[in-house]
Amino acid sequence: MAESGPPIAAIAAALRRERQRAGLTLSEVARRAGIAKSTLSQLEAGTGNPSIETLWALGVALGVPFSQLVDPPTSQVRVVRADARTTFHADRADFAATLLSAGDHPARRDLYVMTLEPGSARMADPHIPGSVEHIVVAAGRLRTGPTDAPIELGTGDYASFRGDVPHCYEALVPGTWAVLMMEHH
Amino acid sequence: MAESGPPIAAIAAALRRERQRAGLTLSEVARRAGIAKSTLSQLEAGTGNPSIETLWALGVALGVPFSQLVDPPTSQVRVVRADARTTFHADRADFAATLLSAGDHPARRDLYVMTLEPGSARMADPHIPGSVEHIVVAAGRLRTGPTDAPIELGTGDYASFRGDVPHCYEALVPGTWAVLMMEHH
DNA sequence: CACACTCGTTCGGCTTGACGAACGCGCCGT
DNA sequence: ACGGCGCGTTCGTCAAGCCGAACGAGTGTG
Repeated sequence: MAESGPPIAAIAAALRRERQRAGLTLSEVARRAGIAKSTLSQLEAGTGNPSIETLWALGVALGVPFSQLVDPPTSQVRVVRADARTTFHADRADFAATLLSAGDHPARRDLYVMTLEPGSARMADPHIPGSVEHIVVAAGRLRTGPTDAPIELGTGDYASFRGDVPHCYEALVPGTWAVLMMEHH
Repeated sequence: MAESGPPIAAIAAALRRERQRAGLTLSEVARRAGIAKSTLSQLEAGTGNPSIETLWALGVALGVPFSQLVDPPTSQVRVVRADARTTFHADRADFAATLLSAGDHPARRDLYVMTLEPGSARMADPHIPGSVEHIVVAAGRLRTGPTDAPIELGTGDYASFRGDVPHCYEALVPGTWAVLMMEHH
């Protein structure tokens, strides 16, 4: 994929699209972002190369995540908010993990496939210090991450987080499964 | 996404961290990115406010998704959305690989998401001796393995093989994608 | 019709990011 | 010790981003 092209054109389009979607005027957005409207005008025209601070301010003003401005409109996966009902407990029939590959002796990394069905969240106790978990959702929707700050992932999404704090996994739709790499340092 | 302070300090830290993770020198990264090393030096020092083009070039040079550079480590969770991947190293239109996580310096392991469309097979040259590849097919069907002895994988199947011999990847149905872990010893 | 208002673009200036060159430092070989 | 080399920082210059102000276009109101 010839990605090398600077995403400025895509940013220009995204800025205008998001602004119009919010029903805001160019002047209003510039005012909220604290930048000159002339600057915003040029950016929407595709002229120029905004600085991080400028683009960040625009993202805040538009109420749009930063990454949504810089990424081409490939987006199909959406994050759906759901209630964060966390019930305690452990192994159930609606959860299964298969070890695919284990690391060499001073345990380095293990690769799993994990399948889950909607229901109560599975809570995991902290692992040894320094361990890190990497998850790619293959299908479905998964809420995972540290117990106090879980993240919702859709198909194709990736997340990594520390494994030495309490964390959880919870399927949000049937047929959810994910690839899990557990890393020990 | 937490929209507070300008993420410049976080970017500075991320740039330096990712650079030494890759075991690269400041000069080398600047050369690959096509920017002056003085610029990179100042960015890593937290002085300045890079333009989008500059930061994008650095993301490509470091092999790091763009969002990973701008997302402040608000939580310990790092997320790469399926619609927010920065893709590189693509020499064909029907193949794309995204680096999700890279190992520490004497390269240990890298985690990719790979998307393919049916067509001619993609041939991969041998990597450094001792490297091993692990693949889990998330959707579709994939023929992969050593060039002289490929195997077919269906959704959910897993395979690992040596990466230091010629090998190939070929999607058999549209919409095929897989999680790929590349391990170097 | 004139007026007041707003939207978005264009025009000088000031500020700042990006560059190349030179510098100090550490680390090899001879 | 002495050069030679590569790394990372600092300095001076130039281009470009950002800004405020002024400009034409469109609209509604007395």
